[in-house]
Amino acid sequence: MRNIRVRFAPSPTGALHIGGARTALYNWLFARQQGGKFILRIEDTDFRRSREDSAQGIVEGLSWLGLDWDEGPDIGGPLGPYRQSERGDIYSHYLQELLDSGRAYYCFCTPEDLQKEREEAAQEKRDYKYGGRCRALKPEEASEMLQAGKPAVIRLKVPLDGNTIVPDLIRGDVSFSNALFDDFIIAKSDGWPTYNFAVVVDDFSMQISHVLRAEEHLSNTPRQLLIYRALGFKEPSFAHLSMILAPDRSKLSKRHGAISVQEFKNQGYLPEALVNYLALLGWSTGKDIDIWNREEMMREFSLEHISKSPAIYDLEKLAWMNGQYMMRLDIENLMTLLAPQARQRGWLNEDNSDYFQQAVELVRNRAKTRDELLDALGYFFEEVKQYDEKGVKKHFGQQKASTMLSEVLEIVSNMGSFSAAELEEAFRQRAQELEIKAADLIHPTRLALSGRTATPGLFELMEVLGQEKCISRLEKALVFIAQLTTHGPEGPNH
RNA sequence: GGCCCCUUGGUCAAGCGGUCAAGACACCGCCCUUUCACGGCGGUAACGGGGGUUCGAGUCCCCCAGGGGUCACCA
Repeated sequence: MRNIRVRFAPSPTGALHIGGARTALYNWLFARQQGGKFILRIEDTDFRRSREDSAQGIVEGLSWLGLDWDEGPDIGGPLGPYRQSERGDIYSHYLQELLDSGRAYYCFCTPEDLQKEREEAAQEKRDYKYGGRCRALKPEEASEMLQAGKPAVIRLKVPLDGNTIVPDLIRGDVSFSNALFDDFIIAKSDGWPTYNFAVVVDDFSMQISHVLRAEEHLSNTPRQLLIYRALGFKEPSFAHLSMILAPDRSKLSKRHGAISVQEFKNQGYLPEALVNYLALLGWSTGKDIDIWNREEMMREFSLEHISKSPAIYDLEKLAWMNGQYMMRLDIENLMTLLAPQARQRGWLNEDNSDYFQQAVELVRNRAKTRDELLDALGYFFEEVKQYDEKGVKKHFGQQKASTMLSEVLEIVSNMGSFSAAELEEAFRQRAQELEIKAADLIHPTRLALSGRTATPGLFELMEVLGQEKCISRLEKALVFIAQLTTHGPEGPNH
């Protein structure tokens, strides 16, 4: 069995988006499972579009997801360089080989010439194909024009008939008629190769065994195969992954919200969750399990179970999955996840990490994302500025609300120690004495202490909050209710 | 427009000639319960359409429709 070598080869024109991330992930899983190598290569032959910092973004995205590579521009490797912009000599070498063997030729047609041909074709409702004018040029003529300094591109001589079959591991044999292709350009007039030529040379010289890439490349593959054959290169295996589509079934783009892994990172998603979600978007094991860790995925991964049809991503499911991972996270890592924002908001400092941690433990399994969790934490660190509107109507609106809170205030003020268990006992006992339901005391108290109607268990919450805060917030709520009766149902909130 | 790929519930997706067509997210009930989540139980919901092949088709073949991709001196 030959050595498995796969690559992820992004162009550095933007951030790492989830489609690219999934492609990288599948390559990574395949390499790791097979004991092969995962190679990162930057495709930056288009200098007008390439930007240094966006390659950086991709590298960071992959690292954050935990997809490590064995060879790449930053760490080198035996078959480098791993940046196309540094591989000019290699391309020139093979370009020359093709020229020498007569399988490629210089073309001096100007972009204007071609544009004209295109327009003519359009007028006659013909599909445009390069006419092949320069294909007939004699070598002497060509070198003369070259001498004269005329700009030239290099075109591949493609077979006029026959078929080119792409053996695809996911889709089976896909056949294309060669008559469809014209003598396409393999080197631009600046001397740099076009994409199709560069990938072929790179994949061959980096000894890539499997090209696992997005479906958008399928239509290009026959052209690449033609180049492999012209060069006499051994061909790798191909597998084309279906695309990830936006919820409206269109191609993913910025207008669809968060699509780069950087954005998910910034929103506080966990990399494990994103990896797990992406893995299952287009691949399945056939088993009824949704949560897979890296090792399990690695073990189970198989090209045969990759889906052929495009997948629409669903943020709800990602959020659910993130919640699953949040629940499994140990408290130290959870604290680390929360710390930056918490510090920024002044919720976490040198002396209150115990308090912070207690609050986190209470709310943690009520939130699916970091931001949700942060949101659920507010009243532990800030005074209650507003009471939930519906809650006010329901729990503060009635005449007895003051009475209830006064009772609670009395209980709370007289507590010796302030544990959840004791508080609960005191509440229930008092409720019994008053011949009311404990809930009648609990609901207004929750609203008074948190401003909300949905919180963790009230008694745990009180224990963490502490007696002092409980008393002051109860008093404040009593004042609020008093104002409510003076100001009418709208209340001082408005 | 030419060429290529794809088509099972709203979404992911199992299925690889014979199943009452799994499961998960979401949604809706119920249970647990001081609220909310978690958890448990149950429910609504799918083979794009039409022809074949076959005793039998979601599974095989053909046509149509729809969606996507690609046709650059971009990658």
